[in-house]
Amino acid sequence: MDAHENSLRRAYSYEYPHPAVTVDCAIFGLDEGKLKLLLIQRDLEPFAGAWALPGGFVKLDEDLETAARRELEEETGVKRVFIDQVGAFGEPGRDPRERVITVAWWAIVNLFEHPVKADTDARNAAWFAVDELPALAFDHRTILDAALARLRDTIRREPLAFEFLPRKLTLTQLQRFYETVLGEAFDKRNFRKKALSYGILTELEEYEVDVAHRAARLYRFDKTAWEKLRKAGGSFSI
Amino acid sequence: MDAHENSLRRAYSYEYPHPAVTVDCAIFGLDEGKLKLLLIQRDLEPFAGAWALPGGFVKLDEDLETAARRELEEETGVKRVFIDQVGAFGEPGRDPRERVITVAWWAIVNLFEHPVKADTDARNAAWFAVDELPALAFDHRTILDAALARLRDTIRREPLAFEFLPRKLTLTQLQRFYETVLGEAFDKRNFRKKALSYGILTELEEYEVDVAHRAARLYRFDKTAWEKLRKAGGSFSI
DNA sequence: CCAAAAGTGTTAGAGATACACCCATGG
DNA sequence: CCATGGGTGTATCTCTAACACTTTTGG
Repeated sequence: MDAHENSLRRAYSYEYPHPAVTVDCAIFGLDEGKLKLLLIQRDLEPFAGAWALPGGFVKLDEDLETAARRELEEETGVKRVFIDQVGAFGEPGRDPRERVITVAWWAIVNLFEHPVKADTDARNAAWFAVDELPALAFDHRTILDAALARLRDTIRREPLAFEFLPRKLTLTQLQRFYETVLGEAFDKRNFRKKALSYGILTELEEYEVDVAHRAARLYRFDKTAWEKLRKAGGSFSI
Repeated sequence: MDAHENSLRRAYSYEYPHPAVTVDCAIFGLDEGKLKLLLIQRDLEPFAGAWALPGGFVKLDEDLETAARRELEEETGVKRVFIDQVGAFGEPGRDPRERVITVAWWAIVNLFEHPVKADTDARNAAWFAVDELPALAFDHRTILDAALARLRDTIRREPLAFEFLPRKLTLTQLQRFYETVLGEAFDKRNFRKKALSYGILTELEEYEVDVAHRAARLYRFDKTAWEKLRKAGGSFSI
C-alpha cells in the first residue's frame, strides 16, 4: 500500500477517534479609554483559579459561528455583535485531559451601548486591560495574541472602530481609540482630514456635554454610506 | 441555573459528543503560466467521482499543521513547503454522514523545482487551472474561495511569489505571475522599479536560454536580504 | 483669567502613475 | 529583415507628513 492509498483509506473511513471540539472567544471592548478583554475565572481543574477566554463545547447540530455567538451571549448578554474567526488551535496536550481542538473567534462588544457588568464575584468574570492581563489558562495567551493581531490588522482597513465607540462620537474619541489599540500616535489635523475624507461620518448638530472645556462636535458613523462606498470599490484605511 | 452556570458546567464537562475533525489542503502551484490547484477524485460515496481538496483525519496525537503537512506530502511528495491555515469550516451537514469539522490550509508547491506528476489515473489526482475547476465535493468550493482570497491577499504583502517560481527567474516571469493570480495588469517599467526597490532580488550574470528573442536576465530571490529587511521593520508590497 | 481640549490650512516630500522607444536575438 | 519580447527614464500627480496658533468653555 502506498502513501496515497493510505490517504484514501483514511479519507473514506470514519473509524478514526474523534477529538473534542470547543469554541473560545476573545471578546474585546473599550472601557475607560482602554482596550479590554473579557475573561472568566475557572473554578475547576485544570487551571483552577486561572483566567481563561470564555468558551465551550460545540454542539453536534450547531454551526461553529453559532456556537461562538452562543458563548458570547451567555457571557455578555449581547447579541448581533461583530464576530470573526481567528482560526483553529489544536496542539496535542493543550488540554491535559484529552485532545481538544478549539476554534477561536474574536468579537467586539460596545460597552457604551451595552454596559456588561462582568465584575461581580458571582459571575467569576471580569474585564481586563489587554496590557495588564493575568496569566491565562491553556494556550489562551497564544490564541489571544493571534486575535489581537487580527484586531489590529482589521481596524486599519475596516471601519470597525465604531463597533467600540458610542453611536455619537467625537473625532478625538476616534483618534484616541486608534492610538490606544495600535499603540501609535497620530497627528490631529491629518487624522481628522483622513477620517472625514471617506464621507462615512455624518456631522451632527450636537456637541459633547459636561466637559470642562470647549465641547466637541459629535459625529455618527453612516453605515449606509460605507456600504455604498464599499460597493463602489472604495476602501477604508487609517 | 442561569446561562452562566450552564456555560460553566459545559466548559468543565467532557461528556459532550465529539465530532470528526479533518484537515483539507488547497495546494496551489504555477504551471504553464496558470495558477493551478491539486484535486483528488473521490471513488467512494458521498460525492463519488467528484473532485475534492486533498485531506484526511487528524490523528489524536498529531498537531493540526502536522496533519496538513502529512496530507500534503502524501499527495505531492514535497516537504517543507509554505503552508498557512485558512480556518475551520464546520457547518452541520457539510458531510452527509456525520458531523465533520475541517481545518483548511493553503499551501504552495513549486512545480519548477518539484514537478508533481499528479495526472496519472492511478493516483486519481490532477492539477486544474483555478479558473477552470470542476464542481467540488462537500463545501470545498467555499473553502477554496477562502483560500484563494487568502492567497491573493498574502502575495501582495509577502514575497511568496518566489515559492511559485523557479529559483532563477526573470522579472517578466514575476510580473506575469502577479498578473495571473491577481487578474490585473501592471506597467512593465513601474513593476520592475518596484520589484527591485526592496533589494531582495540578486541580479545574476546569467540569462534565459532557448528563447526566440533577446534573452532576459535572471534574478534570484535573496531570502537573507528579505529577513534582514523584515527585521529592520521593512515591508514588501506589490 | 486660566486650564483644557477643539478646531483649522499650507507646504514639502515621497511614492504612484502614465507613457514610448530602442535593443538583442532567433528564425 | 522581421517578429518577439527585453530593457530603460522622466514628468505629473496624488497622498502623506510635518507643523502652530486661535477658539470655546467651565471653573
